[in-house]
Amino acid sequence: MPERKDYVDRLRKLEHMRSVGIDPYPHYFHVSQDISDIVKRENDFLGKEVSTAGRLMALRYHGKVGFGDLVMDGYKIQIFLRYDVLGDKYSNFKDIVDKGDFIGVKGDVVRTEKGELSILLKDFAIISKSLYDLPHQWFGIEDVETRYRQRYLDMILNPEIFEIFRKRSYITREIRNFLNSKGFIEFETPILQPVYGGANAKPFITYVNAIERNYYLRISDELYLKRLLVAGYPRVYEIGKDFRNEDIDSRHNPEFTMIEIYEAFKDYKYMMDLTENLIKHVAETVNGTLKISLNGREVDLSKPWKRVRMLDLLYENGIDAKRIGDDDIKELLKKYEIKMPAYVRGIAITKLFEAMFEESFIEPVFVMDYPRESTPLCKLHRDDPSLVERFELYINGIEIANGYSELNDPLLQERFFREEMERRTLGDEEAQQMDMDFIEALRTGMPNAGGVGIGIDRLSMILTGAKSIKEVIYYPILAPKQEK
RNA sequence: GGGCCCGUAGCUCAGCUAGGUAGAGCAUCUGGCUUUUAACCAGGUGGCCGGGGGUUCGAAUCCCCCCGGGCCCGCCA
Repeated sequence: MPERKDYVDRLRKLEHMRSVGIDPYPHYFHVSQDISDIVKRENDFLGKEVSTAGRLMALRYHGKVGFGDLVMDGYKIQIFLRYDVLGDKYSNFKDIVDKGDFIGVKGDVVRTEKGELSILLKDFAIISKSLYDLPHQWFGIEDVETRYRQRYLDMILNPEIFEIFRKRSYITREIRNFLNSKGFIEFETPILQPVYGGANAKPFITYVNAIERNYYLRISDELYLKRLLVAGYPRVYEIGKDFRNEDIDSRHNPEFTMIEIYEAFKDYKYMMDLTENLIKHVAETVNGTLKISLNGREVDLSKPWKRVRMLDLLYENGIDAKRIGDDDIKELLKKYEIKMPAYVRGIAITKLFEAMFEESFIEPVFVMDYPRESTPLCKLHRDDPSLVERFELYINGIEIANGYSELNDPLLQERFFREEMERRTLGDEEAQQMDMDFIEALRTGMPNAGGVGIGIDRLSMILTGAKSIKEVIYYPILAPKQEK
């Protein structure tokens, strides 16, 4: 397979540089100011000499003058080359510098006749020679596969993508700031687990050589974080990757980032407040506003978020979940094309509810008080033991968060795990596993607590306006490219 | 898992319906140009038309299989 022509051309240029004593990959260049500093505080720098560096994204020669765009950290400044200033260095520049190279420049900050803030070059140095032509700047990269496989190209050429990932980093920073200021501490619990749990999902299986046993990549942090409540920490959280061996679409990536938060002596109502305040804090600090645009619709997060009981909403739409017969439920499941490996009334009602309403929750809504069987890890509802104190937060039609009053009764927990195991024997691959180590922890005593998990990728989608989860994941999973 | 669509130069795309020597713009290379910013002008290089197999005198084009990607549905309690 022949090498790309641009690569061959640049290699030749590289050899030429080396032959005249220029290192295309030197060890150091002194930067007195970042490009962003100069752009943001131009009045401080106008007329002064600076040395700065970035990737050269454009070059426009006009005989004995030239202009280029130097870019770093999402900021751009023009460089201005004059033969009458640079002398021989002018043609050196033309000989060895290409679009795409990282270069360092030294010169005075000036304005050109057209008013463009520029650095009038006195000297320059190659920092890193680029051996490929970058894709066309104006058209950018639109091929989705190239964008995901070579995300750095996507980021170089599509500034909005560069900003999405900067914002994503700010989102996790602000989550930490918010929680740390309230006395939470962050933990790192095991990713490799002998027994997986905390959610209903198919796991990834791996093998630990030293132990000669199969282990699982965690599907949730929950059962280990709760052990920290047993240990006596009142406020704990973890931000990390979970892994679920399921299908991939615009809302699901097999590895995704979750935060789980637990606070002792609280309940699910408190956790709804915490969740709402946390997301409002993040939106305001990261976006500078509580207004977001979802599906072209302006949504104001500052209004108090609605809280609805699942059964109330069903009742208002003609389904009395307390009284409806199982045959009628099965009829509705068929109508909404919901398949279940094993019919369980509470789970059926939950699925029905999601099928009927999920997509309609554009503005933030907390759905609360789920049927008992919808999760084995939640405390029974204090007023109705057929329900649990669970909530889910929906924004823009997708589930963003899931929280409970955490079950801390070891006897009930053991019973609920056994029910899950029965469901597994009936063919539900996503039923949870019995975790006796966790039961023993509960027997030792766990304070009552509120907990919530928030999908960071999905929250990032909401706050950046991304339409697919792949747009907020640096390297979304793709099949390996076949060798040609 | 089901349906629909896509893959042609470094990038963005045309050509395919109706088979007849692979095209454009940009990038790159050469030359010109002392205030441009998608710079401009002139000329040149560049492709196993995702891969394999058919049909045909002849395939980017028609047929089959495979690979990769996208969207929708299912699944994700």
